[in-house]
Amino acid sequence: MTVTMRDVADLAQVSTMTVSRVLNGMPGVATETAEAVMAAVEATGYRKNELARSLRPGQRSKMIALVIGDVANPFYAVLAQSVENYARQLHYVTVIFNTNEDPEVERRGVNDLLARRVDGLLLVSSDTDHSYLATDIEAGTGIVFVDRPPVGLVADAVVVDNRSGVRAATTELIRRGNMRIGYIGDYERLFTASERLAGHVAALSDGHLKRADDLIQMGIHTVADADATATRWLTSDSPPTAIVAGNNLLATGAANAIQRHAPTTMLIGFDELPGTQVDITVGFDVAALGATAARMLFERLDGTDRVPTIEVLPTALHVANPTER
Amino acid sequence: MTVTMRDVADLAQVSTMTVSRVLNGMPGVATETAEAVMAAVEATGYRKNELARSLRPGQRSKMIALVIGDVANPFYAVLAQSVENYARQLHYVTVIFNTNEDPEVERRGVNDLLARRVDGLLLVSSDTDHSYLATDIEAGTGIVFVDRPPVGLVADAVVVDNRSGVRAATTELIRRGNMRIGYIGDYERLFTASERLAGHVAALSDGHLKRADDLIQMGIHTVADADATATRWLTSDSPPTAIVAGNNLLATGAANAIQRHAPTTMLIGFDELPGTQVDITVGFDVAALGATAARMLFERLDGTDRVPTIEVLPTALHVANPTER
DNA sequence: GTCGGAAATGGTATCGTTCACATCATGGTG
DNA sequence: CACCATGATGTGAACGATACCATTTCCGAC
Repeated sequence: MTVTMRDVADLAQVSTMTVSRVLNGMPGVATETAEAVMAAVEATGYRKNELARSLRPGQRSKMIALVIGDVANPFYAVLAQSVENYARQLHYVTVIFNTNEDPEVERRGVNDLLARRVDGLLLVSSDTDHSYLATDIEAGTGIVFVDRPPVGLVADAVVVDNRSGVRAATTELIRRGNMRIGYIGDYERLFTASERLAGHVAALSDGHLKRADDLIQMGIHTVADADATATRWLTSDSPPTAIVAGNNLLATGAANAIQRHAPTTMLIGFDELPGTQVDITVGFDVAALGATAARMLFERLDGTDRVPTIEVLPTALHVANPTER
Repeated sequence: MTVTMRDVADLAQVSTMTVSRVLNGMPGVATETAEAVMAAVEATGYRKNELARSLRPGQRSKMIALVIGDVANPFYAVLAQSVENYARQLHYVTVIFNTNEDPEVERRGVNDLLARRVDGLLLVSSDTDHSYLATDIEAGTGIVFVDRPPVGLVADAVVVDNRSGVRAATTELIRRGNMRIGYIGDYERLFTASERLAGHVAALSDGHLKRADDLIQMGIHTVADADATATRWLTSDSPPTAIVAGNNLLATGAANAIQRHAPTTMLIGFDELPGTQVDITVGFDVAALGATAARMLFERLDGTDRVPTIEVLPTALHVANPTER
């Protein structure tokens, strides 16, 4: 049914070895023999079986995988794009695997990808334990954690300076005179979520404001829930004058609530989402995050013997152009 | 270096066959033997090699690929999400491959994916000839074209009713009294672009308006270029009173130009992009597009002998809520 | 006590490719 | 004219997992 190298070899009246040589551009094949082989390839519609090739010892599959939470979120989309571009230039194929931020789906997916012998794995993990990957790192699979560092495992990672970013943002809010500041954050098990909260709390402390637990809501993961939380606050007796949203989706939800209930409330978002109007953004270079992670991965695959490192990328406050509101 | 089934078998004092049986949950293994095997798997850190498995004849790789133009475009992101969800439920892994709408990158990528023996391919193709895929369809690889039909090849496809959608939109503009309507479209080699233009031209004809070639600009592919085109029109002596944008990115560019130069100009977009303000959208169900394509693919893999079909999904005009502007 | 048969397990070939090595032809050189 | 270097090609054995078939074990039934 499927055309194999054997079929090509038979048609071209040579051995499979010669076909292999021609296909891989190896020296030591007469020009006319090579032509005959190419003709046979053409005639049979032969297509190389990369699976069989990868099976041989020491062979790379030339495939890396990027495990993310949700392609439909621009953060992940841009990340995927930058990783892919980097990998493509090295003639690697990038597999993107979606987990919906579900640790169980992630675990299954990662196992499956490793079973397919991807050469490397870039992981934006929702899981709370990564010790199961130790043997794979041992075996030479390149694994780099992106945006969230590994837990229970020593491995390469690239993250952004979440804590400082939010700390600066909340500090700026306080400087502008806000005394009641709401904070909406994601699942606290996520590194990014807990770090950002820590930054917020640190800024409150810096500014000698009391941490008001009724104005801190963690565990929010959707636009709708963020909207609901902000709505609850804004329609209460003592509404906050500013809200900090822990990620781009939460900012969108909060922005909707603010627009409906209290348009003058200040809003700070972490990362951006086109169409969401915030006053200040804690910005960072998502493409650089992806590129850095890819670079670390390929360095590792190239056999660097560097000790596992966590690189931290900076954040910067972007004050929205006032005319845009 | 890598742990193989042999290692597990040796440790558990059984044959590789028994290990295989345990791992695949096949009957005919004593409980304690199975436990010993599992313990050995645990101890060695063994991981199944899916490549070797897929090599055996008649085996599926349980991997499908989705080839798209740009993950960072929400249209593709939502498409990817719906395909992935569908595939995951059938225990298939989805590979997403990005082409940047470059036919050459696409060709290389598709060849590579087929070399990896993906079971199926969902293709949003930028290429203008797909005859090279004939042998693969023959060989049993499932191939479904998404959003753009195949050229020079008979194969399954799902597209949306581009022509009717734009025709209805432009007709609505004419009904509202617009006499000068600009049209900005993508590369004309793309099926979607030429179909949508045809819909626009048909509506002009329906409305007894002369087709003004100075108000039709094809070959625009970026936000910036769409902005430039719209700006040129809007700052000219006889600006259009309405603009139709051929896709979501072009609508964004046109919206920016309109906001700067002539805020009362009506704007119609095909598909949506969060944050872009249009008056009317030619909408369609992107998730349904992906799900339908996935369904067709898996039907094909299940051995359906149906003749290749092109399914057409409907579009609908969505008039934006006026209060949002 | 022996036999049949079911359950558990192992041996071996095989998938498509590549690697190390063997072989073969060719022709130039002493 | 014999020899060997060189280049072109073929041979056979892997890689890791699985399918088929063979073998072993063990227990109940006659």
